[in-house]
Amino acid sequence: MSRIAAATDVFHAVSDPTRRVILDRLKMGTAPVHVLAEGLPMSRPAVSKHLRVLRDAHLVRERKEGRERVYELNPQPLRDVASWLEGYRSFWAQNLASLKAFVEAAEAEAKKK
Amino acid sequence: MSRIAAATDVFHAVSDPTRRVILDRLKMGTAPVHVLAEGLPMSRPAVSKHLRVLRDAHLVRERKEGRERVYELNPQPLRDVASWLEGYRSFWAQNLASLKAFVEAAEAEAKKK
DNA sequence: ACAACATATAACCAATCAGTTACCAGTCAA
DNA sequence: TTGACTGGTAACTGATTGGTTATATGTTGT
Repeated sequence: MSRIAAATDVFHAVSDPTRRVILDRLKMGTAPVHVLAEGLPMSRPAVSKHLRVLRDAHLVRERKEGRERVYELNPQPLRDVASWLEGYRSFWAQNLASLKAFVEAAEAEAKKK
Repeated sequence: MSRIAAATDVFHAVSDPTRRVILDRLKMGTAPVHVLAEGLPMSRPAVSKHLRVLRDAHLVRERKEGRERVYELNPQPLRDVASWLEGYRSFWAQNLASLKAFVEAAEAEAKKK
């Protein structure tokens, strides 16, 4: 799997609200599937499929433990997202000024008409 | 639009590689649609549709300028993503230790068999 | 051995997505 | 005014998604 494909998978995995809830839950500690499914408004197989997406993106790890499968958070791939975001952080500060300039330009354009 | 829905839109908008390329390009400065489409392996209407998604997520602003529509980056909504990620930053450091523990537990489980 | 439990997967379905081409409206330049 | 340019949108299409129920496999407790 290429570096880019891997990053894409992480962005994709994280784009679903249900999957973010699952990740948030796993910050509290490991959990088996039926526990994760408890709080979610969908069937357990649906949760299983979300977990597969998260597993494919390496955002969770799975371990068989008796008849359960315990899932653990693996936040490492989120660093790809964070580092992409980093490229925008510097823009956040300057942005109010930018918005002002943008609005003024728009006004000038409107007036020209 | 609710706060949560807005955040969801941003995650969704950013999950597409093409849209990330567009945002990356806009860091260099504003650009009209045909310029943005130049470097992308798809038709101009396809780019227009991506821009609409980005606009709906308020990640870009659009201004009519003569016959062109100039797009400008608006990174503000990315802060929602950043703040969600922030909740995971503390896990990154501790994670190598966690991985070790996880592997050892898996080994113990295997041996028990 | 058997019943209940835990979970993944297959098969299916409706909705959404990302692309296409065709078309229309507005703007500019000759 | 006519023709070229810019770009949004509609209509369509095939692929993907996120859910479902049904089924199969392995585990535990009795």
